[in-house]
Amino acid sequence: MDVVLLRWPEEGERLEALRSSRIPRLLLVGPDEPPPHLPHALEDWIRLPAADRDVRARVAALEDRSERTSAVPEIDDAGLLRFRGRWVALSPVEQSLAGMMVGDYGKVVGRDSLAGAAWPTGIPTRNALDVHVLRLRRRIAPLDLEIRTVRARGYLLQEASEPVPASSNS
Amino acid sequence: MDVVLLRWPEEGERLEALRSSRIPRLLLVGPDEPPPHLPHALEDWIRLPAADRDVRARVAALEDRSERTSAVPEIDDAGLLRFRGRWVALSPVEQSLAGMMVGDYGKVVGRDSLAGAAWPTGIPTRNALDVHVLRLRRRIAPLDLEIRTVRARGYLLQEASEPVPASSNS
DNA sequence: TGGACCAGTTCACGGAACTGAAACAAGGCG
DNA sequence: CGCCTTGTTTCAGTTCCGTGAACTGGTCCA
Repeated sequence: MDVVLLRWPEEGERLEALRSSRIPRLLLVGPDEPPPHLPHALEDWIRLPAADRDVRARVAALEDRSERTSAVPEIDDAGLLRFRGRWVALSPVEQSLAGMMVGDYGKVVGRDSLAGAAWPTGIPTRNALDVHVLRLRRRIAPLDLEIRTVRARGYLLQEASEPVPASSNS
Repeated sequence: MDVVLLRWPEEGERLEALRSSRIPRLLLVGPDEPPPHLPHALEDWIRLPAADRDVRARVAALEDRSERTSAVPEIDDAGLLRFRGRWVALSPVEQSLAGMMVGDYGKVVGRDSLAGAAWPTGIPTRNALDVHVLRLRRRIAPLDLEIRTVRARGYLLQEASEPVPASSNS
């Protein structure tokens, strides 16, 4: 993920826009501006004028941090789906489905694999899987995860393309 | 948690020592030194000479980050539950429950574990645990702690997602 | 082109299981 | 007595999960 450089405070609105994305950013603060208050881990700032190597060092650090926080979701021992510090509880069926999809995160998982994981003795209704996928979709939305349909092949779990309007949890 | 200021690279060994602790630190880098590579979230650096307000801003940011990443509640010798400078007194049963949850802070604790801790000889009624969890919830709310239910699995103690309107204590 | 068909989405419903919350009673202790 | 702690009962509310059904949009073929 590339780091965005922007001038502060001139490009304040641009910063706001970036905050809703997961793009790390480095603020170039003019010589007489007050230092900004940046609570976010993917933000940093540097006072101008600044040496090139200093800017590069901070950019590299941001890239590094961004690398390490772009983790894959995981299901902990209690059955909670965790992603980027937030979590949701899953029902047993959802846990089976999510477990399969997390194992193949970013890849297509066949409907039969999912059905086999959730109902080893056979799927109750044709519709059952779809309904549970729907419920799972809604449950994981607050984590900015989404399930994409690949027609006639299966489902794919990935990071949401457009982040969901916040709801509190953590 | 106070931030430690140290000169880089002169105080390199001191930095190593601090890294094994959870104390945040700010490196003051001499005018001709190369910028350090600091992957850690509780570390930052600034190029000398630096304006006072810039140093203070970075110190404040580190304190902030440290607050949010490393605060864990604890039960002291007197049985008080402490969290971020505030505290509440607990009744004996609540102390058992809270003790178990603090030990697994942020993780799910099974109902049976909790019941075993509070009533080693056997839980009086199915509902007893629920009621005490309810009372414990209300008691710890002023500390901005909350107990989340994980259906059919147990309870999870964490920082409140939406802080409670303040009430004085300390 | 039209229409049958299929895959998938979404909603609503009901029973079962689980949890929250209030209210009450009893006991301990200063 | 007044206050806190604890156990108990009871009722309301929520969640889970299978089910049926309506609806949408794409595919395929005569």
